[in-house]
Amino acid sequence: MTDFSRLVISWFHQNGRDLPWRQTSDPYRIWLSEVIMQQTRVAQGRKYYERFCERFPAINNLAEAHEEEVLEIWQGLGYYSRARNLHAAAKWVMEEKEGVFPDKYEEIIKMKGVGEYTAAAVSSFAFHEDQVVVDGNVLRVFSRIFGIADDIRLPKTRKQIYDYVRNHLPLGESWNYNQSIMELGALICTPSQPNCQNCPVSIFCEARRTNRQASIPFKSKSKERRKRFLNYLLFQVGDEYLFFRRGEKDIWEGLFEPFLLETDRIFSGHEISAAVEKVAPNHEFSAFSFPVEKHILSHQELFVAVWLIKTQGRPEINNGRWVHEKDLAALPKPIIFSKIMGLKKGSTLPLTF
DNA sequence: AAACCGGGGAC
DNA sequence: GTCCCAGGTTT
Repeated sequence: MTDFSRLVISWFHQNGRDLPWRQTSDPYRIWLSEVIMQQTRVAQGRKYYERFCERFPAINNLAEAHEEEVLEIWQGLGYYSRARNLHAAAKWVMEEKEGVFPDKYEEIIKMKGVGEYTAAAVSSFAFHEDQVVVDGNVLRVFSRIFGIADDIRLPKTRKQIYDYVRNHLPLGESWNYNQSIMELGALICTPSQPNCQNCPVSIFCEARRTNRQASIPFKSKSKERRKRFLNYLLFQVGDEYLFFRRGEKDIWEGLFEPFLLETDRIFSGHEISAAVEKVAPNHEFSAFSFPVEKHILSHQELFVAVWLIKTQGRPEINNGRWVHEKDLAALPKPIIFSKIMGLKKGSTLPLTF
């Protein structure tokens, strides 16, 4: 153990947060927390962790569930492939590993949705394996400690930091050390205005010595967001609504949405009316528009218009699912629809054209 | 190596 | 508005 690792671990034991997944040694729950927390803040993820633990206390409960229920509980967390992979991995452990959670990095990383970081985290935290755990926090802490000013987005730079961390790993104590560094990044060595006054290892920090905390880590600009225009026809008959499951290789895979018309602009009322007559010919209808909402994803900018279309009798559209009003909340769907459908409906279209 | 996969909150 | 968050998979 070096002075550096001793100081960081000591700081963690005195200042670390009391998070629910730190109170268990169950590898299933540690894995669950790691997947939920991928690219997710603690404030957002912890209620999902509690919800999953309550509904699926053990890995067999998760494996036996329907994917749709897993997606339902995941609703609103984003990156929905995490939920589908989580479920698939649970089934894999039950079917291929006799229900016993793998206890080695080399096996854990074979689970769907588990990459280098998560495999290291689970093997380190649950089984005390000496693995380097490198997440966003660790990259930031060590780029500053070592004064690495290269673009943190480049794999080459990440590999360099990764190698530094591995060479400084306190063997036997790394499970403790890894958590300590991550917590230091979350509470002290923050992206903007790091709290160097209260940092236990500021005397080791190259960025602080050269007063470059604000410029390290350096990150190149991200690409501009693609704009998309989504016009939705929400067909309603009585107290039932028509939804469709989204397919592969796009946002929101596996989630449900109303009938979609994606175009290069938001449709006018007349264009919506014409579209309804094409999609549901010979059905009298009335239409109400919800306010158009802008929805920002990390790499896309969505303009979402929903029109409530009430028809007499069900239009015949392939692969649709009619959902009763009382089941709407449990339907796995992008969070934007919960928001829009809670809004007050606006203009009315003429009944017939 | 780069693109793609969400949603929320801090600034 | 910009950035980032207990990253992973696909191309």
